Amino acid sequence: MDSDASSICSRSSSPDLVVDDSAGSFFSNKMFQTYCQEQRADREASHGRTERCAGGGKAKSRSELSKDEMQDLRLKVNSRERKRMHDLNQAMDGLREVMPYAQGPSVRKLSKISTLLLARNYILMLSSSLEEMKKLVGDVYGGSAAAQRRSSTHPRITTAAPTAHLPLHPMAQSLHSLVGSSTASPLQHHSPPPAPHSPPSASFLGFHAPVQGLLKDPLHLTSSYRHFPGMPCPCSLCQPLPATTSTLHSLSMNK
DNA sequence: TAGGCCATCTGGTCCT
DNA sequence: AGGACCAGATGGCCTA
Repeated sequence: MDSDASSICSRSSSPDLVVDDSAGSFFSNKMFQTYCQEQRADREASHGRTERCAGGGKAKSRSELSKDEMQDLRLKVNSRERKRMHDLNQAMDGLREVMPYAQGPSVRKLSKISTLLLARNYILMLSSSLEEMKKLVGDVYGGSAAAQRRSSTHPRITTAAPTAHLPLHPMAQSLHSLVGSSTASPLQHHSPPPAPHSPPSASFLGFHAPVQGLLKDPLHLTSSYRHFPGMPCPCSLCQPLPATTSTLHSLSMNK
């Protein structure tokens, strides 16, 4: 192990602060990555030189490679793989940044599996919300048109009633008006108070008993169930997976 | 100390 | 042939 200079760049893709023991100083993730990239570039530059010297400009088959050349090749492959994984982690960080999840230096980073599961459920929730919004818009326009027709024949019936229920935030109303009758109290939360800045609950992420242990703390949520753009909530609408995607869920999660 | 998470190495496979 | 992708193995770090 550690045939490469990997110890230098260990955990380089972690966004946490990294302690450089030798220097006794702190590197931010970006600084540390830059540092690692410079180290790598130096190393690879020297590899390139040795390859050109050793190869003499003529390509060799792998069986013809000397021990040193094989090692250089191995280092190159390792370096590429490392870079690939760093890119993957960067993409994962990018995903974390757009997730409705508390972020900050005091917040534990979402694990990869949590990030993917949360992202998936977030997308499903947004899709569901979009569908409901479409339905609501259809109802409002269709309903008001019908009401206008009615009011022309029955002037005592006004069109004010539907709009009187419209709140400050249309999405919050549209979502909770749909589930309000089926939930005991929209302001009632699950029994354990949510720990601030903690990872989302397993049930919110969409997996169940076998992997409950993956995530111990509930999602940091506001004290009400009002929906806001980009912010999921644990109400009955957000919790269940849409029926049309449950099959996908079982397929993708039961690897 | 066990378990979770992660980075890295490594060999195999597939693709260009 | 070279590179990308993948999965298994390994060891380090952190937390309960």
